[in-house]
Amino acid sequence: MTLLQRSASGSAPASLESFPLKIGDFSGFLPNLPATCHKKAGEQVATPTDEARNVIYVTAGWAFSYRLLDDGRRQILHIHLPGNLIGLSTITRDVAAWGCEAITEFTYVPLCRDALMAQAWGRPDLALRITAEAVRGEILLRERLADVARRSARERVANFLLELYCRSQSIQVELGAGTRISIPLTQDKIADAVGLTSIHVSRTLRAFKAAGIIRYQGHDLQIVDPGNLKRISTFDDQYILWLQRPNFAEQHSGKIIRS
Amino acid sequence: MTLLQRSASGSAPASLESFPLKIGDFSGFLPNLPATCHKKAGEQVATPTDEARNVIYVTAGWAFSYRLLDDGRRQILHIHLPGNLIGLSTITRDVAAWGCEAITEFTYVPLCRDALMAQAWGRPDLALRITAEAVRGEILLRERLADVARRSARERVANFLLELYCRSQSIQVELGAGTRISIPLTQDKIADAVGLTSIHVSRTLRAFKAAGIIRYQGHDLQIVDPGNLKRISTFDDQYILWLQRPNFAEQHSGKIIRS
DNA sequence: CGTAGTGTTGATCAATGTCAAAATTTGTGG
DNA sequence: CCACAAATTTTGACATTGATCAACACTACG
Repeated sequence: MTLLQRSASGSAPASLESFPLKIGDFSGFLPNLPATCHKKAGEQVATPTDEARNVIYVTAGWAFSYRLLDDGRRQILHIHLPGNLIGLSTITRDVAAWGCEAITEFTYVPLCRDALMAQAWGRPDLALRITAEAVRGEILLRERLADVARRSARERVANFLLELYCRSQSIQVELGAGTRISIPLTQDKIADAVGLTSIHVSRTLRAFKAAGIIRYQGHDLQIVDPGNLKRISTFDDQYILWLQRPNFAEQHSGKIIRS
Repeated sequence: MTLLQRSASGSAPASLESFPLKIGDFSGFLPNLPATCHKKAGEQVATPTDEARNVIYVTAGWAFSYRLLDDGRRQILHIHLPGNLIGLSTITRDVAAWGCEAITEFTYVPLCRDALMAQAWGRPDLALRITAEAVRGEILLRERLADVARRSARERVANFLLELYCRSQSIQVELGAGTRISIPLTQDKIADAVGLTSIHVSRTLRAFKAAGIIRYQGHDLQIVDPGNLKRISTFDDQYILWLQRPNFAEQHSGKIIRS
């Protein structure tokens, strides 16, 4: 796999072929995975009080990272799916007191930050891959911010469901076929992600169900009327596409890196 | 300046001294600044419809980047100050339709994305610096998200003022002394940044003024009672510190990069 | 001066939060 | 497989925050 080639002298590769800027999968960089760790659903992967933090590479299961406010309020910042990198912010000094909790049975590889940085130092491909992942985090946050700050509860919930739906589709993990996925989140957590009360989330989902837009039993989400849900959410098609296939190689056709 | 040395063979530098992971200042990487561009207050630096985008290095003045929603609503994503890098998200395929507008007289260096990437390819120091800047963007967004999603109007506005105050302090730009800075933002823009109505921002600021917490005439903000403002905002001291001096070198004392 | 942009004020309204209790689901040990 | 406990979801009544609308005041700048 060309990704693993060490660029000999620090010069840019001849073409993009040798550096597809695909985000969301670092397994190519971790040929011999270090010891995998494991948490049960609900356990903390990292707590807001942790001093030293590792960067975490998700190999299986879901987790979320959150920011705790003084008064106990919680804001969920990211939902992490397999292939994601958690805690890149520790590369610099990280200020926010944030934590990470397993949503499902959760498997991951903790990567020592210093070692990761040392590796990246000698491997521009890895360095840029990390940057791409950091940027991806920012794009997701940007959308969430616009969502929470400027959209109604209906729109937010619709958006959130679609986002998760699309993201989980793009990842090599068993999630059921068709328009049906398992969303192992309590409404409480959905609320903390979109900035609402769990009570209001309940009402909103209920309304969607009543309108025949979704079916949502247990943690099984079925999007019955995707068109309608998209209309409600005012979801950007481009964005959907990107969420489903975050591989930039095709789009830029060789323009990302060129000497 | 050691930062400019090309790491000879892709190996990590011996100590942090040769790689202070200081964010927010790229001038060291741009010894011979390419042509500087210039916009007047209110002009667009980038529009949501732009196809090809440059990464923008801010040399003087303020700007903000925003996300426009379908229905005309606007969410301000970042306030950019001198030393910041705008548009890193274009490193990957950028999906969101966002734009950037000059707040004041605004001077910047447009950096061709491909060229920047090509440079970073051969220079791990630059690559990591870019990553640090991307991460910094994420941290700011994270705080804003928690703010908008979970805090009251009072808290948000207080937070916003303090954040800008701290950020502008850390930057080499003339902003007046003491607890007085110039915030060249209309209340309209403050509103779009913190997810409120300009009317409500007006009321909130008015209340702060009435309580003797701030003075705010024209665009001149004077924090009369910082303690009180901090109490209202529930601002994290760590975060304040970080905003004022985002230089990570000291904190990590040589631990960031080590082979 | 006059005009456009910005800020202020008050009245009213709608969306969402809060509280409390009941209904339902999930998980667990026997 | 059951019974029970705990967690989650749902419902209704009510409170509150911040939005909306509309008018007016102020400011800045040509």
